[in-house]
Amino acid sequence: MVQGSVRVDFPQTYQDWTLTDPLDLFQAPIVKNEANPKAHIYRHLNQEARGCGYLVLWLDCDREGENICFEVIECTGFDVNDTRRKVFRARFSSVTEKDILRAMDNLVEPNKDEALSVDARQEIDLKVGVAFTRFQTNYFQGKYGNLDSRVISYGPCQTPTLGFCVQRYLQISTFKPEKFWSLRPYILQSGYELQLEWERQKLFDLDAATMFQNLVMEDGIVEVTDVSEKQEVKSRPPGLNTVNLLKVASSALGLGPQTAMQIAERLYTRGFISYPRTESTAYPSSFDFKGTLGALTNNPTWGNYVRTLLADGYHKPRVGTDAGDHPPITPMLSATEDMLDTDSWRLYEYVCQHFIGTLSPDCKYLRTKVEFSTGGESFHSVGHRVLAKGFTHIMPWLGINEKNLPQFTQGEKIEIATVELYEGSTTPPDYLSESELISLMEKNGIGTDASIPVHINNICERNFVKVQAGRKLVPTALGITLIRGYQCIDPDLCLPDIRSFIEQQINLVAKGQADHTRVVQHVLLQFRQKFSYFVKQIDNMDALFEAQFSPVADSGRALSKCGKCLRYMKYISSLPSRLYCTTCEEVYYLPQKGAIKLYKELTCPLDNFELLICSMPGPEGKSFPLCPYCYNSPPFEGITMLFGAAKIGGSTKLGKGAGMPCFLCPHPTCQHSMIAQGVCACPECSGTLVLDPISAPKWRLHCNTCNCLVFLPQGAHRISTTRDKCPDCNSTIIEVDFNKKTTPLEDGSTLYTGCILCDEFLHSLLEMKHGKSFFRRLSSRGRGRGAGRGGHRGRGRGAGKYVDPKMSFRDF
DNA sequence: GCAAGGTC
Repeated sequence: MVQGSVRVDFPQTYQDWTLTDPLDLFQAPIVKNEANPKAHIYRHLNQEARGCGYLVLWLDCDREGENICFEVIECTGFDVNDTRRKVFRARFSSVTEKDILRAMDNLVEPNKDEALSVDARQEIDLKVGVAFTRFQTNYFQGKYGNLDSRVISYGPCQTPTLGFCVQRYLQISTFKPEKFWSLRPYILQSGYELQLEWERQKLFDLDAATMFQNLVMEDGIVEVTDVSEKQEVKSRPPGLNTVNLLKVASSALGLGPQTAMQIAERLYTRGFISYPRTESTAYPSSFDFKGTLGALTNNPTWGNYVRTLLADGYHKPRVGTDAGDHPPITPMLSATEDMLDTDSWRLYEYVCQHFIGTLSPDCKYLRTKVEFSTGGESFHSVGHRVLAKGFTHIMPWLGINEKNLPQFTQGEKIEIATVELYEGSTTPPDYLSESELISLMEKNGIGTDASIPVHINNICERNFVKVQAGRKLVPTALGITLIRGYQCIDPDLCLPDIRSFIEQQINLVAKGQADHTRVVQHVLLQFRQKFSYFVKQIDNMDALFEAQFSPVADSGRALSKCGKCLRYMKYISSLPSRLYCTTCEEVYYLPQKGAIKLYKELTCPLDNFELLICSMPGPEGKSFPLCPYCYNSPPFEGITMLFGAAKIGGSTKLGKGAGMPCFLCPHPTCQHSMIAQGVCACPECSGTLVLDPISAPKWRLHCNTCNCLVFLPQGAHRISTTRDKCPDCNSTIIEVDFNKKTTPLEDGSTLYTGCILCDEFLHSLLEMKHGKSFFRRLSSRGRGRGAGRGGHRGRGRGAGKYVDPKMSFRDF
């Protein structure tokens, strides 16, 4: 319940990318914050612990769990050394009555070393990842215009993950096909034509292959040298763990790991399957197979099979591996296809099939091998005959392909019909499939069941790889260039060993064999040296970038004029989208979502930059003007609310792509400012409703802070704000110029002026819409909405000199 | 804007 509630990060002073040298991050302090301060988990646990004499910690019995134990101890105010208020740790391997009681009878102390090893990993991962990421991003993003990635990230898990994809790409691109030849004699036996397999398989020398062909053809007769039969077993699977579920989801169901996990989580929270994050393939000894199978007996899809299985006696599952975390993934409830959406059903179906498969008999088949000899060469033919389908009944795609061979007897001589000299060519491997990547990550200890999907998703989101049809991972130019860059500066940086190195170091801490602080210092020192070397050698990587990407100055298309040099600036639409002034060599970041275009060649009165219009996607996306210069450097003091910024405790911070559009600008006379375009307070938040200047003919107001949307009279020719205020509520009086043909005014006139809140006619034409909820106000005007607004619309900015009118639709 | 690990 408290897992993941604490987050480790750098203090505020290290958060500014431009002011912090990434090298300093290695020695920087780190802080632990509540990941979700609103949840008040710390306060809650603290209150719960008041007056308690014992603290018994029931968390996952792994290192992460041990680490969280100490987080809990800290917020509860307990102390492991206090003899009066004792702290205990419950160690359990499953959540069954027997196990819980046994854990309660055998309480132990929490393991500080294991907890510290997690602290160590967190600090190392944070510092190494963030230092490299910030440096790379700063260095390359400012230099090249078409990188098309918001952040050029580095991480000890994601980078080796990318490395696997690029390694395969390089194998493919450097592959040289080779011709080969193979002998394929055909014989007729009992009316069947049969192609014999050559013991040598293939030869890369045509002369040699031709020689063997001649020998066989000259002989013309094959002799059966041996006929053998052997019963083979294809084992039923062990229990299903996360990684195997993800591999099947990707390769057989076409669902990416991220999607598959989301679906699995929903199936879990809805009670259909057990906890979907587990490494274990072994069922706990206490597992209730009968009960779990029993739940499926009435299922229309598997009911019959399950009932037979229960009647005949199900098989003990294979041993599997017990990682000590959670039981394998199994069904919990019976579901039918109509209860779930398509993909949920397919995933659930697999979980059921796999579970039933683990309790089914093995598949048994007879393997017949016939060996032949001719012209001094050996050939063979293999046939399969299924004796018992076993689990392949319920998992048919794993079934044995039957191949019947005609009868042969040892010593039998058969005439050869033809001898084909097959000419083939070696082919490169295909791009790495997602399923293969998951296997490689698991094998190399990159990520965990829960984080593997995240790492794969990361390298996709950062535009390092693309998922192609059939869920193959194709690295992009950026991904390839990065890995080639590491390979030429310091190959360690992208090899999987980097993870195992960290893992092995923190293992020493966990086992109490090394001091936490010393290990962290030691590892960080090594990475700091690697980092310094990387920075020193970055020219080598840059040479690869230069060959692949265009400099920022050559990118993009002319869009709007710079206010300083009055020349056109280039618009770079690839992320992060920005304007670049070639003359001033300045970059102006833009909102990272939405379409950008020139706003009628209008200019900002403060700096003379041409204004742009940003239109957010979707029918309800707002559109608004912005000045590229003001957006990046708000011209007035005390602008705390920015557009497109991460919210941190009520206010926001400037980052790439976050800024001040005109609808947040307090300029007193500019016609585009919040002062001129603001109409009234937002009914939903503390923001201001501003006129969307290009929303014709679906005129609307949108809030400059939240996503509240109010539709004005539709189809009007023009709607604009005036300089007048409503004497009753101090909202801005708006002027509507209705369309001549559709005007609702009785006398057929088109011009109407009024307050959208107090004027009954205008108010009746409003529709309010925000988020998904929607309502229409029908009733009459209200009275006594708020006091005056001190002559200003908008609020809160400029050191609180504006009065909050607290006036809204809500208060009617 | 940044890592990897949890999780709902």
